[in-house]
Amino acid sequence: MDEKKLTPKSENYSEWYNQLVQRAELADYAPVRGCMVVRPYGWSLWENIQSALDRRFKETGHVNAAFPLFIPMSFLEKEKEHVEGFSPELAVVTIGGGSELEEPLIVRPTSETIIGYMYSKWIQSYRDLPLLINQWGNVVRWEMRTRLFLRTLEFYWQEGHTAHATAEEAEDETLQMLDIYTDFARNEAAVPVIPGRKSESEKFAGAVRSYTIEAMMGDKKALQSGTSHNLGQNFAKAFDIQYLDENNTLQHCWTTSWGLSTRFIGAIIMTHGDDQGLVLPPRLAPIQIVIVPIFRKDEEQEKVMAAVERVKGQLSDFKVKVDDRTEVTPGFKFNEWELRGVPLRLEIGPKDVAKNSVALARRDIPGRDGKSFVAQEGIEHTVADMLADIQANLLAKATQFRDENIHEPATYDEFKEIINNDGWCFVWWKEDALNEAQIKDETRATLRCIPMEQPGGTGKCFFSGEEARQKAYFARAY
RNA sequence: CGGGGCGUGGCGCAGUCCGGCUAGCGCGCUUGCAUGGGGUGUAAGAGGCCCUGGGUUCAAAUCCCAGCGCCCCGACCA
Repeated sequence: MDEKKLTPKSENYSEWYNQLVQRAELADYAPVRGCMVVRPYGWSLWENIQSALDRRFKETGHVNAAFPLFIPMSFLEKEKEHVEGFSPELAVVTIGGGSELEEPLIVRPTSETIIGYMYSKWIQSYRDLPLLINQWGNVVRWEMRTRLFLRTLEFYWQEGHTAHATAEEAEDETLQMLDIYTDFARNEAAVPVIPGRKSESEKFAGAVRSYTIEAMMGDKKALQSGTSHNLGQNFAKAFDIQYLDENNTLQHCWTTSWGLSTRFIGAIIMTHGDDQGLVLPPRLAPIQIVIVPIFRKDEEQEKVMAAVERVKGQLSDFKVKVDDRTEVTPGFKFNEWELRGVPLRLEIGPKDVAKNSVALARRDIPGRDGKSFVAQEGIEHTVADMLADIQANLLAKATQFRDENIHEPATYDEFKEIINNDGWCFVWWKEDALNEAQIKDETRATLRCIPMEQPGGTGKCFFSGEEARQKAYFARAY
């Protein structure tokens, strides 16, 4: 880790990713295998993700609450598919306070069961519906192979859990939250995700239907970046979540759940990052602008720092950091803040003091091309425009990259070729779990989603040759 | 769970095959001086149960046995 430069993406993508996460001080390995410490810079990014999402949740009528970490083992067993899906990856507590527990507790892998249990107590009438609760928390899934942010034993996320009177309302909620994730990803994180439906075999254990936002990473692998599930009445029946309707008839509720995790930080890293390091979208960046003062002599320092303070004052609407360390050179700071993905760098030196100017360097355009010299006067407007431009440019670049790497093979042979080299396949698909399993087996590509946006009409399934009414994305995934 | 790699100052490694002097190197860290518009130079310092346990030997970082841990690649997953 003493090398100055990161391993280039093209040389070893996962090495690039690991080095970047650690050197940008987003996260570090914990003493327990598969666990991570989210460092202050990474957590600050997560906090910005949280507030962008939380605002959207609140705007659509959701409220936050907190449910316990421990769940009685028996709860999980009440929903058949759910327990089958999660059993292999549970952490189980059998001893508490020094003595064996009567019933083992599981550390929540997700909270449908315990929230379902509580909902059954809280919901009695149609007047109690809909119930729209979100929780920010952590969960534990005992994964075989782990990677910082992308898959760790413990991760942080939000999980929304709602209960509704009708199937239609539940489906509307599920789709609404998918839209919120899509909007968040595109407009806050500049990650051009594709919203769609999961196939039967890829859906959440216990769901009727699962929806997902899928993103293409810099190595063209897909990353499921958020999910929204229509749980039908599965959990309502397992946990007796019932209400009396207007006609005094007892009905089971229709429930949903939806989640987005710290994995999304991985999506941001692998969507925008380059060989210099992290590139953060301005709207989520913990530091939007870093100011690097440049001077040699004491009298220069005084004048430069005065200008720095003045300019900083003009930028009070932004998240600004002044890097006033004297023990490292400006060049060192340039590289360090680029590694850490700060969208905009502002340099102020003696020449700028003389000319009332500053040097601006934008992170999304490396080298000289991204540098410009602008007046100190009105800098707040210059900077606002440039940050907006960076935000837009990141989305445009990522969208272009994604689209360039989506292909539409007509045959399975072409499909295999593309999966091996060039990214994603967008194909006519006649849903069939066995065929899907065979494709996965032979190519390691999975059905990422059946997108909401469809061309319409029908086509010939690339695999079975049967008539298909929809197109689907296939790709190798994280 | 299969395959591979690796445990030596904070970090990255050399030394291990073929046992032997005071365990080296780079980075980082501390202090001084110079430097400062793209990873500064220089000088002096600080810092080691060589993963753990056992064995072989006059002598073990090095050989043998056992264990633990981490990382990477696959099967499974937000």
